[in-house]
Amino acid sequence: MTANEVRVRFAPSPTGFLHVGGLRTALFNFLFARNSGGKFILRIEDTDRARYVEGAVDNLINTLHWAGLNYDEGPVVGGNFGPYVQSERLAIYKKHIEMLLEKRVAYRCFCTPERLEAMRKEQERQKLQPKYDRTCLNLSENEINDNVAAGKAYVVRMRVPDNVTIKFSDIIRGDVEFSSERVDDQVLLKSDGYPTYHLANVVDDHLMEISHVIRGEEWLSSTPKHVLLYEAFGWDVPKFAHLPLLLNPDRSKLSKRQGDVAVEDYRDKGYLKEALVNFVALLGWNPGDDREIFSLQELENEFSLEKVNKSGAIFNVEKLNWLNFQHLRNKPEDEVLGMLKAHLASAGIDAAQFTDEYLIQVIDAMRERVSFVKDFTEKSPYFFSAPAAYEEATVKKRWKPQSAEYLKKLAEELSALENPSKSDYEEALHRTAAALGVGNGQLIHPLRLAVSGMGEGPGLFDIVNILGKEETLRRINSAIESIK
RNA sequence: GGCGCUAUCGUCUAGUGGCCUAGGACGUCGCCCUCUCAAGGCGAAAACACGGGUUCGACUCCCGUUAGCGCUACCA
Repeated sequence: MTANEVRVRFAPSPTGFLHVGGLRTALFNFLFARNSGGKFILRIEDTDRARYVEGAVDNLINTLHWAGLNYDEGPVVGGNFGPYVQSERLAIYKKHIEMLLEKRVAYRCFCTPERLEAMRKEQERQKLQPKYDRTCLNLSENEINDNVAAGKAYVVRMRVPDNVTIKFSDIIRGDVEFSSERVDDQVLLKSDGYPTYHLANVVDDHLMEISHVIRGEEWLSSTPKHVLLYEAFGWDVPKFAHLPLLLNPDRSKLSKRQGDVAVEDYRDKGYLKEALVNFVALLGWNPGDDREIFSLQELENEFSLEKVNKSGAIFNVEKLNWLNFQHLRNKPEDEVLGMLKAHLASAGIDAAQFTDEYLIQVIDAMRERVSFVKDFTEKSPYFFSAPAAYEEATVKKRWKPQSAEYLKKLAEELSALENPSKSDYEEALHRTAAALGVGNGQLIHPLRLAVSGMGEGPGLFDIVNILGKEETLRRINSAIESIK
């Protein structure tokens, strides 16, 4: 391994979409690389032909880019250690399997899946640990050659040493040890010529000079197999860091059917990449102080594996929502404007009918009331079209028998205004109320209902000012006619 | 079942033997502000799983129990 250069990889298998747990694993790798001036590598682990999903690799790459986790080496961008897709590295694995066979630390196994299945069932029945019984370890050289010559299908298994203790140190969990007695003679090369995860992973991590293996805790139990393999090859063992798992609300491993797990599900629901990244970073890591809001850049500066904790974390959507609110609020106006226009288009609203100036006023008015861009149309549809209906509960609460009459009077006052400002509207309303001899509320609430169709939202005079005099008058008249 | 990992408010977490009357954040509740809803401010309820040690002193160290999770495939 060269010098002390940090090289880490995210190694997903393309079985569908990027899982939020995968996003966090990728993020931690990315942050660690950036923080230590190292390289972040993407490697595709597509050694299971049965699980291959068309388009999954592109999807994975797109999603990673969406999140801002650009890799230094990997598919498409290339690098000096390619190819970065395991199905394109079959010859490499074959060569390394030959090495292991030669050293007699691996052996061919001709047992059929049916026999193995029966064996496991029997072991289970006897309450024994399911483990390959090494039938094929005892085959003679001649028997093996005959079988191969006869074209019998075989796998290659690792010959796990008897009765040794396998120790390794994990950056997050400290020293861990396993007895080799508990380690199965793992299949390394499948009968279809593809390597299993264990072989491909170790060979590639070595060849790609990976310095730190940062992955989910579900891999902790198979790490002894990997350590054994490194030793069998005579290679240095990389440093390991096994991340705590992301959990469902019931504390099981985060999975589909208990909510959304695909990053794109969240993207499509309107979550900002900044919020999702911030949220997922805080699941299992924190800087040790009270800060909650982080940009990717800040995370890069602050991240360290030493501060990653050991226990699983529940994916709690409410905090994510809050973070989305925070990040949306912190976004520059023109960026929100762009997102709002895109949202209007996808909501079937012609954005061209509104000037940028108008939309920016809407954004200013709604900023503190929206967590998602879609909230602009859901919480304040009245900025985009006149109310088609009036909230029943609000009518009941705010519309009095005299309201129509009051609003008529207010309309007269308003129409006399010339090029009114926000405070002009306010003063006009106060004048009208005084003339009528009623409190301002007698006009404010019905007016809000008239212009917005609902009972809540930004300050009334902000709404009226944004809508403009003509539109406000039109809406007052409609309300007088429609609300009984 | 076996092996491994883990264990602080409902949730995310701070805490590395005395600073802890256990801090922050989300959420919840109350008050203030107020034309409504938010935002904001103030405040409240809310946790060291249990039992043994070690120590002058344990949330912090050790052991055990319990619980949860992970792994236990020719899947990753």
